[in-house]
Amino acid sequence: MSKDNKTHQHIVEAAYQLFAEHGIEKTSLTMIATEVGITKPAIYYHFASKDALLDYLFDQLFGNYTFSHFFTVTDFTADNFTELLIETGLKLLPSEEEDYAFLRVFNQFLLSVSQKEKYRDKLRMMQEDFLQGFTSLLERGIELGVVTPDRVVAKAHILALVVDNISNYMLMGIELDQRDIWTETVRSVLK
Amino acid sequence: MSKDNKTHQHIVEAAYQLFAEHGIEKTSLTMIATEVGITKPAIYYHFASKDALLDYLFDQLFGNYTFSHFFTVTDFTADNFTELLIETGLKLLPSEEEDYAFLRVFNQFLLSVSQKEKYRDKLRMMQEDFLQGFTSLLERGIELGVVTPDRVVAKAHILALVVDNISNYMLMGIELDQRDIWTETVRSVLK
Amino acid sequence: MSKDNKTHQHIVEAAYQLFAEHGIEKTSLTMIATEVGITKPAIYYHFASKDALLDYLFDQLFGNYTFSHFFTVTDFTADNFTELLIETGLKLLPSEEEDYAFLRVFNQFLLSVSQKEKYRDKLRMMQEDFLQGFTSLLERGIELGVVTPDRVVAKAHILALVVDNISNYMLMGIELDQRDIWTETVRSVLK
Amino acid sequence: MSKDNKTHQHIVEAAYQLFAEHGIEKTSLTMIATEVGITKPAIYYHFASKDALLDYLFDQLFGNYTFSHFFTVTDFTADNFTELLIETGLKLLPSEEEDYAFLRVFNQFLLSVSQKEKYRDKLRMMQEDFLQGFTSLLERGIELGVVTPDRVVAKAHILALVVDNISNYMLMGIELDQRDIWTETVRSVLK
DNA sequence: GATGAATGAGTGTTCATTCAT
DNA sequence: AATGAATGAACACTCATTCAT
Repeated sequence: MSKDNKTHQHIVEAAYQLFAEHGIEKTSLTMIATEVGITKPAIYYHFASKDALLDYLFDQLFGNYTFSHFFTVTDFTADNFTELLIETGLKLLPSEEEDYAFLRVFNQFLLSVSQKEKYRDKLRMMQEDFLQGFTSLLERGIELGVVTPDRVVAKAHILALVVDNISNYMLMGIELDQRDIWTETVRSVLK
Repeated sequence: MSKDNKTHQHIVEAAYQLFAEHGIEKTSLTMIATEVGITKPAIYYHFASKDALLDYLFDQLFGNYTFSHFFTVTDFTADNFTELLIETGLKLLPSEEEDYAFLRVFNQFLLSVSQKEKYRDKLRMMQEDFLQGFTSLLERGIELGVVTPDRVVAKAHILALVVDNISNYMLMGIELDQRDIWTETVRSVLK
Repeated sequence: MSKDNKTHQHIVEAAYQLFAEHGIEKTSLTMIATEVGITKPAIYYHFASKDALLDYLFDQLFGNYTFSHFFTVTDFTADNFTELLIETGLKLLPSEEEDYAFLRVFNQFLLSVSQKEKYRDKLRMMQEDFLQGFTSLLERGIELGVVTPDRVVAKAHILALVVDNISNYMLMGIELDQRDIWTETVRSVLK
Repeated sequence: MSKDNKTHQHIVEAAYQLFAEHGIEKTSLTMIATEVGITKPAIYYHFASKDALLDYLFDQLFGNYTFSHFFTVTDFTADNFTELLIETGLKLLPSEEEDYAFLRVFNQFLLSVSQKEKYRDKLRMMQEDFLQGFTSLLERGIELGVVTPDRVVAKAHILALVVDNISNYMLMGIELDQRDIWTETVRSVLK
């Protein structure tokens, strides 16, 4: 298949790395081509335009960045609810350099490109998916009797906002004790 | 003083509005000059470079965006602690179009420009100021006997992360019940 | 024979249609290849270059666009001279969409490509062939006694210039009563 | 005035010459800039785009290329009608190298650019102006009693088509006795 | 204080062409 | 007989910046 193509994937990876390092706007096709070791027009053989490359990268990166990709609601029981919530949440947080690159590009899309409605909409849907996911999870907690049945939405949103923003702060180079904060957030919210 | 100069301030304001609308990278000096009603080189009379204009705008915008500008720790008493924390926190959140412009530019700096160490450092210091501010405030709460004296730092960080991220989400066009979420955050954290 | 080849002819026809529609300069090999349903390099199997394709198309199109292809001088008699001249001349004028495509490409060659001496020469020879053809025809008219034997060349050239330019005007979308004009031209010239 | 500007006019003239020599499509801004002795972006100081330059040149060139610019109908009398028609018509024909450049650019617009509706429409109107102009002139001839009052439109069109096409043929390098042809056309048509 | 004129470096994009397979 | 992959050269256009006036 053409998508298995070496150069094709090479371009995507180079773009990804350069976007993380210099930002999307400041990464030119020349830079990408140089990084891959080809000439600029060669990129056009694989992608119709810079925008098409962006689209492809966006989908490949965030295609399965969904709440349900991390949280399997049915795994949660009365016994493991708090613990599992803490542990799974931590997986959303960056720990290795690789994660930071991902977050950097994510944030690049969030801002540099969010002027474009197309991405803006997709990104908003991703964030709303997490807001809704945490709400569903807490509702399950209520069924299981481990979450008090009041202010569910506000609680869910707190969880989503905290886990998301820890990443942003760490991205800025601010050292947070992410495990501590997340654990305390879960405990506070679940009472 | 030359800084009182009308055109000088005119340029800064036009830049601010255009940055909010189109992003920093996509706002050219031509656009700014046109908006102000002068020619491009005239900007160079007032600012040595586009970067210098950025610097000036940054300082003017965020110069007093500090924790202590919003929160006067000595105003907090045992009686008003929770209420005052809630009400003051809400002032940090966007309610009018004016606030959104501010946030948009703030975020533009946060990402489009945070590749430059200079801004990155300043922005990190601002965020750390709020993290530290909330910590000090909670410590005052402990003194006042209205906050339990454990996990203070984690609690403070939750407050900072939530209030900050509500803005981000609203900026993306996600409708959150900001009062509800912030109230619940304060209540959960203060027990 | 390789020239009977289906794809070969397919390419020529696609080129012809696209030249008529978009002009020669603005028709790329990619467009032609797409239209034919092959890939760009495949064209190079059939033609050494875009220029070679142009050459081939030129010859195929205009190979028998000669005066004698339309006018058989020996068919003209004293009795039918005027009528036959009128009727045959009308066949040179565009009446169907098909004719317009031909004229459009002809004109494309006439200008877009006439910077190249090769085509310029061939096109000039075609036009001179018609000038000469009409002259011969009028000379036959003199022999037959239906044309007055003075200013033959000028008269012949008037015929050639009018019949040729009616096409150009119609190509521009100017509606002319071609039959009327041509009939009047023939009558005026033959006295 | 800024339009008196040396460079501005320099650019227009260089463009004009290069369009005549190489065609509009094949003349790049780089070529024009080189010819003028400036850099490419300098052109953008004077013209918003290549299209804007084309527009300007078009208007400057053909702005007063109208029938009434050459023919003053009221000058025509019964005594001078034929002679004046012949002499004025000859002024429409190219005699010096300068005229050829004009015609070459005219034809470039006629074809290379007539894909663009804007120019197509203007050019058509110019041609229709001449068709109508000759018709008005012949009607005056009828009033004066020097033109027979039948088939006026066809006669007028013959005049327009011939005078126009003589130019085209000479442009192709075909040597025509333009005075002879035009004289004979006028005589034939006026009977 | 500000302008007209210009520049060097760069952008994304297109094109005819090549060549190994 | 045709393709996938790539290239060099070009193109229109934009930008921050400079400088004489």
